[in-house]
Amino acid sequence: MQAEKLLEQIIEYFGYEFTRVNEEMTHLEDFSGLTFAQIGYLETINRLGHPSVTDLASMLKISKPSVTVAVQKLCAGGYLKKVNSCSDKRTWHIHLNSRGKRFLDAHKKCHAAVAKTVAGAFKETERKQLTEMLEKLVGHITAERKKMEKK
Amino acid sequence: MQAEKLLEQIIEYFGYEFTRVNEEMTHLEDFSGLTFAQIGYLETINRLGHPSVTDLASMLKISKPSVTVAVQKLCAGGYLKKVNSCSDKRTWHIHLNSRGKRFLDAHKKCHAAVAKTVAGAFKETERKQLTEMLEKLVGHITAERKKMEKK
DNA sequence: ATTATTGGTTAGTTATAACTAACTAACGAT
DNA sequence: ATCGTTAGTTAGTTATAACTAACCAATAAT
Repeated sequence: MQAEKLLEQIIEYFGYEFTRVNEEMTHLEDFSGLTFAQIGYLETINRLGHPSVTDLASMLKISKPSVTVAVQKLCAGGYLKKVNSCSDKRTWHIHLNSRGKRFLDAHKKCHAAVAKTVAGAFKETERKQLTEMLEKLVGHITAERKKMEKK
Repeated sequence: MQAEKLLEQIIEYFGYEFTRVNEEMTHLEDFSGLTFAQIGYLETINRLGHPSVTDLASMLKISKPSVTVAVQKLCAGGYLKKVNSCSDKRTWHIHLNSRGKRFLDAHKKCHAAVAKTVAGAFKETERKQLTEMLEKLVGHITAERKKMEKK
């Protein structure tokens, strides 16, 4: 089979895995209040650093009032905090709070568990080759992603 | 870096890609009525073949009335059709209709486009090695997935 | 033959999360 | 100093999609 077809299968599987892990997380004892959409907010905020409401709205392509309300709920839950900008008192920078960080850590561990299982299936002798290949793959992926985000 | 860490990044990226493609599809001219959740239904139905309402409910872990309503809407949109079982007149088998198949084809093409871009970034000389590695990866992944589905 | 069970539906309720319109406060330009 | 713009919020509305309770019809069990 060609590399493209194989990658398609990998994309499909990891997409499915991604959904499953998110689903699992929403049922987790400690974070049971969080919905699927809220997880998306936390991840985007983590990726952007300390975005403003406007930054988040344009990145997620939703209206600012929607962001305001969503952020308010996550603040109330202790996942986020808002820090007033010193250069412009109108803008607020959204930060992950301790609980938000803890959630994302736990979330990452679920992905890591999947990665470990898959990687663990390779023999020791194949490991070096696998790592080399994956390094290139990740290189191309991050380049691709940066291109996408500029749009 | 180790293989696990690299895989984590790949999972994260493809998960993101997965979300983005779904998002894009919902804004597509031809299928603009479909929501994120409905795409999930179509994919699950495609994966299961011709599931009954009960099958779908247990696979998606939602109530049967919810499935009934969701399927009704997708039938009305021409994505699905219901076929009465001949062995048990109470049960209905849910089939993809022509429009549902067309949608999933288009959806798959989006994933394929991503796969092509990533694979295209490899040099011709690296292709053989990449393909071998991916074949093993897919092998482990499908084995892993089968284990999960039995649960 | 009657009763219990199973497959699916209908009706009514609830929560989530998006939207627009209208608003306040802060900033920037003239 | 005033006016237009920008950042964010509040209020009110809407659609989606889940839920339970109650139901019908077909099947299985006794």
